[in-house]
Formats: sequence, C-alpha cells, structure tokens
Amino acid sequence: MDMARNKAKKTKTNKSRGAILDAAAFLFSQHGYKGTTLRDIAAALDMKAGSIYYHFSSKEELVLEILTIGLSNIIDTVVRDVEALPKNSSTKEVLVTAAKAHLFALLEKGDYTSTSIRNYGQMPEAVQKEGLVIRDKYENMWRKWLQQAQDKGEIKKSINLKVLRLSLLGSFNRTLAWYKKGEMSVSDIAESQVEIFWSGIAGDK
Amino acid sequence: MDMARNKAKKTKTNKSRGAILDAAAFLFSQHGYKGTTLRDIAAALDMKAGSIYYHFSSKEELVLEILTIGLSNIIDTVVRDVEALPKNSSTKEVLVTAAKAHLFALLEKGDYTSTSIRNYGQMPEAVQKEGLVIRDKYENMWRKWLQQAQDKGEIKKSINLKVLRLSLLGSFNRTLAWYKKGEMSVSDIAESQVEIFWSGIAGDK
DNA sequence: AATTAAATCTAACAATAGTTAGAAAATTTT
DNA sequence: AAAATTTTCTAACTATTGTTAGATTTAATT
Repeated sequence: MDMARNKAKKTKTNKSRGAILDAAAFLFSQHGYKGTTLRDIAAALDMKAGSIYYHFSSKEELVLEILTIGLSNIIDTVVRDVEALPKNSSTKEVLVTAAKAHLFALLEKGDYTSTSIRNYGQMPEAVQKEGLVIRDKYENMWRKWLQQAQDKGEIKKSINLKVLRLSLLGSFNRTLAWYKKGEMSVSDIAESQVEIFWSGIAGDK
Repeated sequence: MDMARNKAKKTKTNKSRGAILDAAAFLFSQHGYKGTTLRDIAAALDMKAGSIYYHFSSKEELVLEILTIGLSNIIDTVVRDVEALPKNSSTKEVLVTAAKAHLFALLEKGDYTSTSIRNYGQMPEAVQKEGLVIRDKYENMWRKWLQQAQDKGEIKKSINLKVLRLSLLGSFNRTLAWYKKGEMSVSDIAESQVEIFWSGIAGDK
C-alpha cells in the first residue's frame, strides 16, 4: 500500500549484529569455519544459536560478511596510505608504507583477516569465489606497482616479479602465524621485512 | 603357545592402508580436516566408512599420521640434501639447496604437507601439539644455520634473524597457495626466491 | 579343497550440526 | 501506560557425523 516509508530505519539491530560478527570472526580464526558451530558463537555472547538467525540468514552469509570485511580492510588501508604519499616517493618508500599498512590491517583487525586468509578450503564455494575476486583486485595493485618500479629501474631487471610479489605477500601474510603482541612492533616487523627484500641479506665477506 | 613367529608378518594390509592415507591427505588438503568426512574418504576409494576402522582406530589417528609424514618428509629431505653438501659450501649454496629441498618436499608430496601446514586450528589438540614439536625441531635447524652464517659475516649483522627466518619459511610455505604444475619449475622458484632474499631487489638507479 | 586369517560391508547408535516456527521477553513508539 | 516492534528464546526437526559390533566376503595358508 504505502510505498515510501522504510528508508533509513535506524534499526538498533546493528549492536548485536556487530557483536555476532566479532565473536564469529574470533572463533573462525581460532578453530576454522567448520570447526566453529553457531552454538559456539552464540554461547560466546550468552545467546542461543537460534537468535543468530534474526541477524543472518545462514552461517554462510555470516562468514561471507566476515571475509568481505577482512579483505576489504586490508585493501582500503593499503590504498589509503599509499595514495597519501607524495607523488615522487621512491619505490622503497612505497613498499615500506604498503607493508606497514598491510601488516597493520592484518594484525590489528586480525580476527577478520585471518579468517579470510586461512581456511579458504573449508568455506562454501560461493564464499570462496567472492574471496578470490577481492584478492585478485588486491594482487593486481601490487602487480602494477612492482611492474612500474621495475620499468623505472628501481627494481633489478633480473627479478621475477611474480615470484617477488608472491614472496612478499606470502611472508606478510605468514606473519599472522607468529606475531605476538608485545614482542616486536608491527612497524618494526614491516621495516625489517622490506629491508630484507630490498637490500638482501648477503654480507660483505 | 608358540612365541617367536610373527615377526615380519608381510601383512598385505599395507596396500589399502596407504591408499586411505593418500585419499585422506588429498581431501584434507582440499577441504580441511573438519570439512572431510570419513565417508568422503571411503567413497574416494569405493569403500564404506566403517572399513577405515580396520586400519585406523579413529579419524584423529589418521590425520596425525598424515601430519607426521608430511612434516617429517620436509625435514628429512632438507637435512639429507644439506648434509650432502661439501663442508666448505657457502651460505648461499646451503640456502639454495635447502630451499629446493623444502619446496620439492612441499610441492611434490603436497597433499601431506599442505594438510600439515594449513588448518592447524581445526585439528584435535593432541595432533596440533605433535605438529608443533616437529615444526620446532625444523625451525631450530634454520635458526642454527642462519646464526652461523651471520657469525661468519656471510649475512649482514643488521639483519634481524627471526624476521628473516620467518619470512623465508613463510614465503616458501606460501608457495603452496600459488604453485601450478607445468608453469614454473620447482627448481626455478627456489632459485628465484633465494636470489631475492640474498641480493635484494633494489635496482642501480 | 578345506581352513584360517584379513579385509570389507551392513546396519545401526548416539551426538551434534544447521535450521525453523512460534512463544516470550525486551525495547520503542504512540 | 498501551500498543507495536524488535530481539531473543524454546524446542524441536532433519541430516550428518564418528564410531561400533557382527555378518560377509576375499585372500592366504595348509
């Protein structure tokens, strides 16, 4: 009957919806998608499993949203920080900035990103497909940066860019497996990693 | 009654026991531990789930054996190849050799190793614990090699060895996620990766 | 060929999973 | 405060899971 009415319904839904996402991201990152039940997630919030269905229509929808948030967060952070650099920044500066941004997003909002990066295999196919799309977009950015740097002579011609890109992102992402809060700062880790890739490790003797 | 008799019972058991391990490793690596059912594994071999219990006493025992095989395979291969080098080999030679051995083990017996390296979280605690023991042993080898190389001046003093070790192994292991048979050879990937770490990527301009 | 042992199957059990419909409680709006 | 709406709970259903005991088949040994 009445058509224009429910536009900006300030549904207070968003409170526990966010709480559910957080709890689910944490548990997924800890025990995997299949290893986490809706009852586990509900219990972490003093709720019952059935209640989750008021906010999400399925377990799959829940994990899809976590995946999207996790991956987008990395991309957005990296893009923002890199674009904020002066136009004439050196490749190394870009690398350090991107590395720091990537690691910050990865290790701070860690529950979302690690859910996204590990355990592809156990997720429903539709979710995997969506993840690939986002990841490809991100990898293409890196592909472009590295190619431009090599064209300008700031990266040796002899370097295989595919191996480089995958080694870089591989060692960034693997940080998830060993990073412990309080030991080394995210910033130091990023600088250390870029320094290794940039200058190599060979001694002078 | 008769005591010494069943010493080397050439039980023909070993045939389908191995087949079960192979099928399980493949499925685990593809869909994760929790995402693979005993019925899936049996079906892949035209068997029924119950039959698996003639060879293994539980799903946990099955995955534990796969994990042990996968990790030990990497360690054994790497140790064998590195120890076969002449005593006076350079650090870079050691690195290239170790990288190749690691990647070969990782990518050839890939089902076992990738089951072992991904998806820790979903495995039973006892299995995780065992995996950590083996992994620590391996990481300690690398720790030793890198430390000696730095002491001898073959790796810059300024390099943080912890970050280096984890970056190296991280990018090796991440190869699992992108390696495709037929594109780049395992050998080339290993050499490429070591070259990047060894000499860095900085151009001369 | 008969007997023994090895391997698989059948058929079920109990536990747990995602999911759902409707009742109950909590919150917001009037 | 009454009414309407939003949120959570209850309680169940169905499918699937790891697992088991016993019957059955296949292979090895005598």
